[in-house]
Amino acid sequence: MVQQPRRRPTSADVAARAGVSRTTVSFVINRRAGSQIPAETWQRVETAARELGYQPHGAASQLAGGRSMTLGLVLRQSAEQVVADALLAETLFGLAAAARAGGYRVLVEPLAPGNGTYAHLLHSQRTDGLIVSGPRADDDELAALIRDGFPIVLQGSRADLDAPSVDVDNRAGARGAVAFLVSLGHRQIGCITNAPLAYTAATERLNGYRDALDEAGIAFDEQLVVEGSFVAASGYAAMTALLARARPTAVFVASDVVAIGAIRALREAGLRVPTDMSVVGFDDIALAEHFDPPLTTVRIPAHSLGETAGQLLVERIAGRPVAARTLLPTQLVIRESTGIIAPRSSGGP
Amino acid sequence: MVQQPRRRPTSADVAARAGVSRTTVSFVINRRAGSQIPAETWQRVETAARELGYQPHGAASQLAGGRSMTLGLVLRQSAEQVVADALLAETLFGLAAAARAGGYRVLVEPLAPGNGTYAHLLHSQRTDGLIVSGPRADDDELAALIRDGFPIVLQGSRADLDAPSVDVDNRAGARGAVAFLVSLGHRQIGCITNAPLAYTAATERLNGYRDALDEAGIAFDEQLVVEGSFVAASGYAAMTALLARARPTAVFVASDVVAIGAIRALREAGLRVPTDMSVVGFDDIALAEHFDPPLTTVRIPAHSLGETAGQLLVERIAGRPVAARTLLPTQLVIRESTGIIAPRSSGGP
DNA sequence: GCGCGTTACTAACGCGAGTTAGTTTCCAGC
DNA sequence: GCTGGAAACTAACTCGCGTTAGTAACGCGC
Repeated sequence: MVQQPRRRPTSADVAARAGVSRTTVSFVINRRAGSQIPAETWQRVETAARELGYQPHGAASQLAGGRSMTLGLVLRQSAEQVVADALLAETLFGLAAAARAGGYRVLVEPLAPGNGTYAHLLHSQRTDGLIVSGPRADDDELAALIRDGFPIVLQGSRADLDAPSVDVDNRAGARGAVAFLVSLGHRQIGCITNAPLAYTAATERLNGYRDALDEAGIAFDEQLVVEGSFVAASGYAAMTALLARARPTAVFVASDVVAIGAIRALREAGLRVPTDMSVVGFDDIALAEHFDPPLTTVRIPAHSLGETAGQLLVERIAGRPVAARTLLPTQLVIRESTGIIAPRSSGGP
Repeated sequence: MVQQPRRRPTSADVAARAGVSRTTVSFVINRRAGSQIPAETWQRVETAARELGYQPHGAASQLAGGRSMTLGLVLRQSAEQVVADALLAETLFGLAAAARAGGYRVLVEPLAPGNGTYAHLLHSQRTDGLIVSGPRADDDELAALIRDGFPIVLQGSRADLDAPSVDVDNRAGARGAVAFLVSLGHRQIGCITNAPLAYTAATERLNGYRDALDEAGIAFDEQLVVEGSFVAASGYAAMTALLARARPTAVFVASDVVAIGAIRALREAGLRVPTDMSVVGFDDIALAEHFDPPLTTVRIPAHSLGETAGQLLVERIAGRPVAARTLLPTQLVIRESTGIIAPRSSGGP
């Protein structure tokens, strides 16, 4: 007896085995509401499907039904950012969770700026909608897609585009962190950004820093601000530059990774944290807690960032209205890299 | 003049505009070799396609052609591991790069153990093949899929399965790290694993540790080995436990993240690195370089790990033979957490 | 016995592209 | 002028499923 090359069972096979038509099978498989199928027939179909190990053919149902049940995640981060972005994986998991809850899958398209297009994902119907992470200001492709009405959710911000966006409340988070430093008695507070200011998140965090200074009646001093750029090495350089031109008693570093580089520079300069200098980071990466000293930082809800983006996109695809802008709250986590202001040996008046 | 609701252009539209049949369009679009189409006709078709902004419908071509041009990445890591796995994003990018080079896309399916199935990705033809990251020993679904001949590449190891696998050469990497400690004069060398020994990577790294001891003629001492488990906190606990029962002069910690927790424990115990204790990590995460002290560790080629897995899967899908097992070399990165053995005040004979 | 409404289905079309098995045209050769 | 054959196409079938329009069977009232 020759072993038949086992073909994938199709809905026709299920129909034949259950003694019904394909239509009936389709109704049962898709749990079509309002269809009049007696429980007995329903059972027969389900049994047949199970026995044959039937799985609907994805492409076929998409072709017939019109929906791919796939979300696209477009990552516009550069390779450098990805390596530094310790929370990306967690965000991805949050997105995947939301997608699964809505019956969707996630297609990931890493696409460093200037390195290819992604409109085809939508045009070819391979995805029903996109989440664009880290949209850059010069992304015309994105603007065009949104204009054409494709379902897109931005993770990050671009106020000029008419698409729902999700982001962490960077400004409030930064403000809280700096306000905390103020509450410890610091008045000379430096700031090292997490990225070049072309990145909106960097600008927002810097704005939060300024907000807190304003509230405390401290004048903003440009000399105290230095740009970092994703990686620890940039924090090292930034802190070195900062120390060369000013002597703050505390620094707000808008990224834990950058902060760790900055602390290294402090260490090498013979300054101790927090005795000589308080440092607050941002992100609360997994290692912040175990660093020496354990880092006071602003926790980002990475998982729910991805999850929320996914939920919004699913709603948007379903045609339901969604909030134009969602800001997720951060949380200040106080550890040991911050302390009350130390008395300086080089004394006062 | 009423604006027509712009329908996606189909290959029929392109054919009409170019004055040819759909077949001809298909041949041109897919660059079918051996087809007899004069350059002039070819041009006409390409122009028409461009003018209409034609993009083949993914599902339709899959249905007709039989291939989804999509690779599935199944992540079996638990949420805890993901947060700790600083290199996951980089690996994903490597995979995506390989996929794109072969004309594929990447679908990500995060699936903590015991939390759902993934066979449907293959059965429903949504993906042409899978990369399973972190396969567990009790994964029967995986075994069944491989038995049924689906194209699968393992990232990690399970020798009992007949599927090509890619992994970092954990054993050699660990061996090199420990040999380096030996070369510094250490003979009492502890080991903290990166994960429970059910994980093959953990076992392999432990084996490498033993290899190095064997080669140096140092007896293996069970008391010097403690299990870590992905996160820094486990390293803290492990080191605390280790110090309670032995006094090594160096420790090989099979994960940077775990090592950082371990170093914290050392700090709290009043031991200095590397003066009182040398520490070698594993992975070379981005922060290892900026830690205090900068961590001597074993660098993992995360990007090429993903890339190689992708390449193998593409080859496998194409039906070409691939190596059963690919081991990627690691590299020892010597920084400042290791040093020559210190003279102990509690001296010998 | 007929009309009418349910109930429980099914036949058949269409989604958009790949592909096979032709068909037509044109020319060379005799 | 007819045959043979290559060149340049095309008609039509196929993939597997969703869905609409339609039908058959049955019950029920009159």
